Amino acid sequence: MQEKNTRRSNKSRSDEMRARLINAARALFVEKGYAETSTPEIVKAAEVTRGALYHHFADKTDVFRAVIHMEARQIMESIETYAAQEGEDPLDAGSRGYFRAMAVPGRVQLMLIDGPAVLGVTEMDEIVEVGGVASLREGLEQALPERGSKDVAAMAIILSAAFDRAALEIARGGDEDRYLAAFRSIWSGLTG
Amino acid sequence: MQEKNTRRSNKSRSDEMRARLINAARALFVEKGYAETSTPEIVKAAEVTRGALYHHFADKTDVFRAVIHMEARQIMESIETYAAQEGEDPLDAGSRGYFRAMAVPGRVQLMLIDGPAVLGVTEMDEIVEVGGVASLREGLEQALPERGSKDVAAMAIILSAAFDRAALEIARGGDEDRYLAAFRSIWSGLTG
DNA sequence: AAAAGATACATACAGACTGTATGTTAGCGG
DNA sequence: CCGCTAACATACAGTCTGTATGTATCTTTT
Repeated sequence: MQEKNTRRSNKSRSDEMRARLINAARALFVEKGYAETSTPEIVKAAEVTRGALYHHFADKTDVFRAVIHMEARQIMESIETYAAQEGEDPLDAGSRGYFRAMAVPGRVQLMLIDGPAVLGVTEMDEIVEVGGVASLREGLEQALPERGSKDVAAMAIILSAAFDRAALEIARGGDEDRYLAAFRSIWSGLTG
Repeated sequence: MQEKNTRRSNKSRSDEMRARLINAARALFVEKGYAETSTPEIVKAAEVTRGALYHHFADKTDVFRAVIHMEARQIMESIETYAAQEGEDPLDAGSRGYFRAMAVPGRVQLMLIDGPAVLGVTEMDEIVEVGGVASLREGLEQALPERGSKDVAAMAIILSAAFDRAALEIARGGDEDRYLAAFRSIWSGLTG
């Protein structure tokens, strides 16, 4: 009864506040898109004031940036949690893991549609670079040792974009197996 | 000297006004992005008032829509003007024609970055559908007659996304020949 | 060809939003 | 226990969007 629940460390206050704002913002960005979401709406959903938001974030795009970083972390976690099922082909495992990670509601909208427009392609690439095209490039380098590294890098970039688009289509209701099969065809054509 | 140059038909007035607004808007959308461009800026650049803009367009996104439609028409014209050089492989010709069309300054930003965010992927797909994935799907259907049409459609979608990304990289200064080679590898792997 | 109506704008306004400046309260180091 | 700073809250200035309303210029009808 006498818990003095107002007594908390600054760090825990900040962390919780940031989390509240980021979660509220994510939900609204997904529901209405970045442009149609206002900061008054965000703070209302988080049940705080705009002062809190502008204390923790430089501006509205900075809130979006935080949402994207969180999303990117969760995608990486999801992928490495999935890992390969026993006896599954590594390409299939990787593809399915990525599609599954991107199937979380709103993720495609945030990462593939609004992200590039709000933060720019360059920054989005930096954020997802490590888990995204990098692992694909490594796989290609192993499978195609005769190709130059520049050529492999270009191939990884366009294949990564193809994976992104497949994830988008699957999130829209497209048939995952069909896209999986398409990538298997491409891959075996390249390596076979 | 007595030309009464104020005497013009309504249609020509409208057409010229729309063109002025669309051109001014395109330049600003490319320079600053859609979100950072305001309607006061657009009408100032076009040397008219906001009344004219809101007479011809429902809202700001409708101006953007008009810019995108114009851009899509020009892309199709550019592609069919290019056609195939004598003796060039049809895939190379098609790829190069597309890359060249998308190399016009600002085009990648409008069609691949801002377009999907402002108008949505669905509407963008409808706008560019005919010239975009449709021709690619036809080519694939001819090259891979044993595949089902659903599978071919999925393949066309992801390859189209790969072409888009390649166009983006080339517009950023990437090496066109390298991406051309990558698509040749993929294509020969699929059809060979 | 003159009235009647529609079209093509221009101007004025209401509401909302962004970012900043300025307060106030609560933790924290010495 | 005291100055300092972090974590907010409140108030404000400037700008933007979309609409409502006014006016001039065609266009159509009789």
